[in-house]
Amino acid sequence: MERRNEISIGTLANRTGLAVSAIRYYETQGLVAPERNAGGQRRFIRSDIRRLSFVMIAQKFGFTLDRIREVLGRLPQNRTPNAKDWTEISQDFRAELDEQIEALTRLRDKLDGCIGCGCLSLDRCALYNPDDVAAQKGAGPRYLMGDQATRPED
Amino acid sequence: MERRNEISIGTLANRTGLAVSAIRYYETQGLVAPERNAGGQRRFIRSDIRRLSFVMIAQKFGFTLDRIREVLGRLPQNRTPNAKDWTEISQDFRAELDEQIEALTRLRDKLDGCIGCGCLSLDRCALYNPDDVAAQKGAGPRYLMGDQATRPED
DNA sequence: ATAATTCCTAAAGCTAACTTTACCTCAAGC
DNA sequence: GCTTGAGGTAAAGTTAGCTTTAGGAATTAT
Repeated sequence: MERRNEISIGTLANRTGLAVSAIRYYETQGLVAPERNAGGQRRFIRSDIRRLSFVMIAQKFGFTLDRIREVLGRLPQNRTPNAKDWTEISQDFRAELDEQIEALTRLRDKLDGCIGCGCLSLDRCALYNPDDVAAQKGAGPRYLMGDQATRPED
Repeated sequence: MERRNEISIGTLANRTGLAVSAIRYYETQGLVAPERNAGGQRRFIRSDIRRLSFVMIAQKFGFTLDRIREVLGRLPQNRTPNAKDWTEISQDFRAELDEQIEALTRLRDKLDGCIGCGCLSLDRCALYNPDDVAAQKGAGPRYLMGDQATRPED
């Protein structure tokens, strides 16, 4: 039986639209920390619905699970987060989002300059400056361009 | 020996800043198609420097290699692409970029509404509408939120 | 009481975009 | 002419974010 304020993983999955396997995965990543009942099954609490909803929204914005875990860490540990708590972390969030949008916009404007000059070659091209759009994902080092450029005519 | 307009993979790597292994990988993905010399070594042409530069820039903007391959397909096959060719595909590119920025901005505005109401729960929340920020990457289905939501008080 | 669900864990698989490793060949320098 | 560096291939490894599979155990429904 599901007691008031205790929900099973299946119910949580239905309420959030997440797959059960995704929720289990999120637990391994420290995004939720359900208790267990006598039989070893996960027992979530109702506020976990909002917590996972936040995770999903944050992902839409392009944040990684690592980053989301950090942000969630700012919620109070000793009590169930209330609306004000969520509002606060959403605001921090918004600031980061604004930066992302600006970085992308700056990059676009540089592209405009390059469309004008038709360059798209190494040297001189503003697009080769690495100081934009932080999030490099995937494995391995990403080499930044422009450093060994020599012959501008290619 | 490296004849005028024929360059080795190592030279190309130096000129673009890419790793040799990355260039080989790009070949498997159909982003460059070097010829081979008698000994079986790849011989690129100078315009491949610009081609790969374009790939790197496009990646900065968040395009996938698949998408980049499509765009590169619009370049003329029968001759070396000139500045005008590059300008044209850069412009298409810019249009997509604009859309991305707008989608992100719309999403941010929705977040503003949600900061106001402090909701962040299923139902009613504008953030749960799936019609934004196209690029879902990674494997498997991504479940879209909001469909089974029932109890708004969580 | 028994069948049908739901849940559990551990391990392997998948995609993107590469890198690393292992092992072999070609090309350049002295 | 031989050593060394640059190149080549194929296969496996890496990260993120999950899903799938396999094989049990706990719940729920009848």
